[in-house]
Amino acid sequence: MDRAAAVNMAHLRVACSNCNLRELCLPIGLSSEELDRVDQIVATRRKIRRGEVLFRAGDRFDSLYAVRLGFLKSTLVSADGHEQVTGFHMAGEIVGLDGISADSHTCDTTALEDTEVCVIPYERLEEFSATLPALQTHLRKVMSREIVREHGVMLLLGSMRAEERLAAFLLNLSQRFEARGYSRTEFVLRMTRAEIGSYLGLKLETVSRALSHFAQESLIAVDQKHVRIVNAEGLRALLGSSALKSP
Amino acid sequence: MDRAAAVNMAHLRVACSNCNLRELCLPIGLSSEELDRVDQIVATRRKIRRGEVLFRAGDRFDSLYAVRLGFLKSTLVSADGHEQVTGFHMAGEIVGLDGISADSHTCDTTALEDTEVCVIPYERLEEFSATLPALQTHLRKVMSREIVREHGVMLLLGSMRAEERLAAFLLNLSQRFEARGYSRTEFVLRMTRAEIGSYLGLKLETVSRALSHFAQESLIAVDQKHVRIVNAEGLRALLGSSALKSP
DNA sequence: GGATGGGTTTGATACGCATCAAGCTCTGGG
DNA sequence: CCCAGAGCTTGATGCGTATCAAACCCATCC
Repeated sequence: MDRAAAVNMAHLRVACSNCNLRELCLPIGLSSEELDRVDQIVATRRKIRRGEVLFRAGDRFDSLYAVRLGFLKSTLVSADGHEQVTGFHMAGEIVGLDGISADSHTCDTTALEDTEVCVIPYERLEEFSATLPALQTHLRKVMSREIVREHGVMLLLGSMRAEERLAAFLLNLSQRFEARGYSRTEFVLRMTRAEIGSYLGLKLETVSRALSHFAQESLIAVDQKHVRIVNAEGLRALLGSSALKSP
Repeated sequence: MDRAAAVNMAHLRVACSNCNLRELCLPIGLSSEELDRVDQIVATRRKIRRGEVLFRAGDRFDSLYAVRLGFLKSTLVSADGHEQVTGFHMAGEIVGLDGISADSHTCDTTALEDTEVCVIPYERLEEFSATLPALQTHLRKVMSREIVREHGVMLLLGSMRAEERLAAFLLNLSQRFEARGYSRTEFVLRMTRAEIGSYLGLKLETVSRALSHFAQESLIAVDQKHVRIVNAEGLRALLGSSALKSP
């Protein structure tokens, strides 16, 4: 085995115990001994280039994925061909949970930038979790958190006006970036206006107008995909005390 | 102990193994031996009268609940006081999954008619599941199914017009009633128009108008809360091939 | 370097649904 | 039995956002 190959192998060799996301990802709250055992489950990594698909609706479900770096979206396609974005995923998040339900995936998940995920074979996870109750517990928490997140999206889609939705979206991104050690005031939108719109139940023109309006009010500064939050408090104020009425 | 008390005790004595929902509920797919062990987890039942609350957002989470009979709604209240219905629950469904995430509930769950639930203490469930992998697996499936359901609601809220939403809602109810052995063509709406509207991101007037319109088109017959589906195929046709455009 | 196309912005117009309003129908309680 | 109140229906009007359209920006590729 030449050196290049060895380096590649080293790169593919996965170790949760050595991952800077371990405070955020699957092995959260495990002892170091338990961590070693999780390392045995998480066997390999997989790279997905921008635009490529991690899994599609209908694919057989056999693994969960932990995002190591990069950015993905999950989408559903309705009977009439409309594409609905159901979520955006960033480092430390677990994707593929929808597949557990019926052993096949129910949405497409696509990389919005070059992305790397840790592959977590589900059968192996099930075997191990019997003797690793902490992991078991944590997985259920991850799933429950996803349920709670989706409740929030339902509230957003069901009751907020366009600008409230966008403000909530920006604040949510901000908070997630901060949790990952990035700036909470300045970040790059990896998705298009159309994808934001789809997620928020709006058209891309409405998203664009709302962004322009926020910029005009000096709540944010926008330059293409680059966003800087100038007045977070002002954005938050849009949410709660909306004088506007909603559905 | 007099006879009346004995009857009461018998009534409270829970047995999944003897429940007519066992094909639908938590113990799905368990062997009869495993079923006996689940009976040890599910200790008691609880009755909730119409209008009463099973749990509130902020309540400490310590149990899941299996709906034995009756009908409930879960609601979220947004910063500006708007109430959003996030789900309706009927016999055989598990509620309270949102609480696992942070050991406290995140929504209110209220009975829409007199309801009875089986109380499933979560700690006990966790203990037992280590030695009952089938139960473990099933619980994850239940949670995953909830995630998938919510994806569907996001699609509905994000991309459908009012009448499409209502048609999807009626067909969904129809299918769930059928799965429980009730008529799929004739049922009673336990919730108000306002609650339907909240769930679907519409105002109650819009719900009422859409129902009237469906009735006028002979897709359904409505008499107050009583609904009969006359032309299910017609309702389904509203979903897929909508000539209308949407967000 | 110019062409090509995807993504974005901005404006004008249209339409779906919210809003406001009024009257009706049930239900439960005194 | 009638009253009060909650829930529902239906109509008239207006607002918010979709839709249509055109121009612009940027990246990529010949």
